[in-house]
Amino acid sequence: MSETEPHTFSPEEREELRESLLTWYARHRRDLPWRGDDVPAYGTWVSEIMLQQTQVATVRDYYVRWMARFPDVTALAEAELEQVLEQWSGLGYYRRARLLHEGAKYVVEKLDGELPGTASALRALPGVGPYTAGAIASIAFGEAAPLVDGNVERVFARLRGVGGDPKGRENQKTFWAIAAELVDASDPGSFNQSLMELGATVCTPKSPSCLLCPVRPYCSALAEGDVTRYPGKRVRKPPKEVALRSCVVSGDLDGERAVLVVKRPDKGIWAGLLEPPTAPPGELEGLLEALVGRPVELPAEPLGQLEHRLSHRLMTFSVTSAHVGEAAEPARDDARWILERELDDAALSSASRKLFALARGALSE
DNA sequence: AAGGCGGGGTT
DNA sequence: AACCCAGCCTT
Repeated sequence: MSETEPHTFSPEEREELRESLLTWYARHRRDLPWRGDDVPAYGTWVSEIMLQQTQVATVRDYYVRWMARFPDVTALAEAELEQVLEQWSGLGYYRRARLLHEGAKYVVEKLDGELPGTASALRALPGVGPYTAGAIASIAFGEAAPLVDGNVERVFARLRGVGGDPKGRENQKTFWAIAAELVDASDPGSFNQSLMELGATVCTPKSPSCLLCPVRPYCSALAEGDVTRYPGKRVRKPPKEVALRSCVVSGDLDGERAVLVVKRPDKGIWAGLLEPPTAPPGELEGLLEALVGRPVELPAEPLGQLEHRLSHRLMTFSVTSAHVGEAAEPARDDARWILERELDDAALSSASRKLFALARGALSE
């Protein structure tokens, strides 16, 4: 299903749309830590990477902590990957953190610490695609670069009555063409953010507030009557079910309680993060023996089951625990002991955090 | 062109 | 319980 009508506005409509959006944005924009005159281009970069497929409310605190820990591109470039992952822990899509780290090293080593100032040059940075390049270029550098994200897709689909899967090839071309046609040359950063802000706060997926919309006179979907008909449905595969067993292994280290963690491989899900020993059912005993250097006795009954839902996987963990006495150096170099009180600051996925919490809760009762 | 990659807010 | 989020990269 593709739209064939032309998606162009008259010059007068274009100007009225820009004006309406910019005026609305000036009044209704949310106060966010990455908005303000004192935010460096590096801050815009960090925020835009964090905001990929992640909502503003989730990013907020992560951004503030990140900027305190890595205040500039040099600080980030000089950090170890594991420190970077520690700051990203819980935010998801961890490849973003790796690529941001690689990008920082590239900027420091090859670009003398200066972020590129155009969308096309920004594309050279790892993790910076069409959207992010347009966002940084327009917001941090004032380039009249267009941008399309999930919010903008919805706004345009309704404004112009574009049906079908918004991620479809033809629809994407349409949206980017509209964005390029409309982007305001005098204040592209505010204009682009006004579109996203409108999508996030007014032109929402389920119950849009059309009465409050600054561009309602131009909205084709509203004129038709049923705004939520646009955009069309996205097709998604159901998540794959995965069963795993985990064992929280505790031991004594310098008179303190420590737990055994294994670093995940640097590709695939949760790449480079730490986790309690985890394996498919039937393989956990072998893994533990390889890590500890001798067979580990496991309780007959698990402490509990833990479900972890991702968009593409439904994971079920059967959780057990074991105590091994003295914490001897693990036989494998991807494993090590860390003090239990250091777990909060470790580079864990949210799933691993839940696993450790379950074991700690069960043991202290 | 399709699939992998996280986690949580909203409704 | 769906739906979707300031997407990008690999295959």
